Amino acid sequence: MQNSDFSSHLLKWYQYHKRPMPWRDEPDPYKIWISEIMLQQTRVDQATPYFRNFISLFPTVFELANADQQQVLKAWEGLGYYSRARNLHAAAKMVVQEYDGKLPESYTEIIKLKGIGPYTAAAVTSIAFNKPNAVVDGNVIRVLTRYFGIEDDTRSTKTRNKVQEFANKLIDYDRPGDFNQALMELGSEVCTPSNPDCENCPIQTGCVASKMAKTDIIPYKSPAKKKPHHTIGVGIIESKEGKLLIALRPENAMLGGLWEFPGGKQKENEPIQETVERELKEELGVEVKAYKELMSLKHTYSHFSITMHAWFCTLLSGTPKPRESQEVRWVTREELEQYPFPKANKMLTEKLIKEP
DNA sequence: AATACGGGGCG
DNA sequence: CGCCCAGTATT
Repeated sequence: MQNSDFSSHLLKWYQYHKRPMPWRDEPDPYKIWISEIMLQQTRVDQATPYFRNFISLFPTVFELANADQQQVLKAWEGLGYYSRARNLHAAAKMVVQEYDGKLPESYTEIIKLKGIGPYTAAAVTSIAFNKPNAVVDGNVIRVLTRYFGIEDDTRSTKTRNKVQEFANKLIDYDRPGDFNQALMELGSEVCTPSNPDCENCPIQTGCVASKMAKTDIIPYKSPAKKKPHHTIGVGIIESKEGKLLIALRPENAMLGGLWEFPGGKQKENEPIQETVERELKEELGVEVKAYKELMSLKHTYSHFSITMHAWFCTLLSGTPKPRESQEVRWVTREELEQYPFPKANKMLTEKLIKEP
């Protein structure tokens, strides 16, 4: 099968099977950019409502550049990998200041922007500017390792580079954006991780894995190491006026720029109430008494999991200081909705608002 | 080359 | 409950 056959079969299939997406068939490079950042490690269905809301709040790079970081993070709340939002915001300021509000059109320029790596640089320049740069994402890795019968560990950089070389050779120079999107669409709709639909695949005739019945062992991925589990205690301090204390996480930490109820890890053989009281002393410099549990919950982050116990606390002495956070603030239950919280803390705020 | 970095959906 | 997802930045 020639490259031109690969491309023509793929593009023909794409013409009939491409899913409508709110950023598709839009000539606006800004929207392509936003969509590609949101789609990093994120499914189309999950990103779509966020994309619509984000564009309505920040229709162009100028509104985004002029926005407060808190507004941007609120629009990202629940989507995860929050450094994407912080980097996107910083990059938008850069585009306005250094590029007159216009996204650079070359791979080597655009990849200098924060949050834009090899994948996104290729995606945006090919889709928005018709540049022949091949994308390599999880879908492309799966499709091409199967197609060419590459059995190497897809976790390694070497394998990823090998796939990139194949993609570079295959890319359609007339329609690079469609080619890239078609290959990814094929990966998510036909060449799926389990039970691929080879019978309806436009490039089945040339596919090694399909021919050799190896779609179940390609792509090969070395086992992931398992995530550690921690037990966390957090405190909800309520003032006499009924306000609750929340803290702003450090800028470059995990969940940076989001708010939370302060707390931390339980020590060996430590009662959970003591955990809460000790952590609030360390983080805020105050003496508190944890007197009643609000709720407990389990949550999984990217690289560890937690059981969180949230306790109502009485402030015994001291004034809360932001020792391990950027800022602390007293807010009403209603005001909680205005602040960006990560998922586990969002569970707490929702319960606090629903059941005061 | 290895690790940190969210959250949701699916078998 | 483990795996996967339109990856990037940092070390």
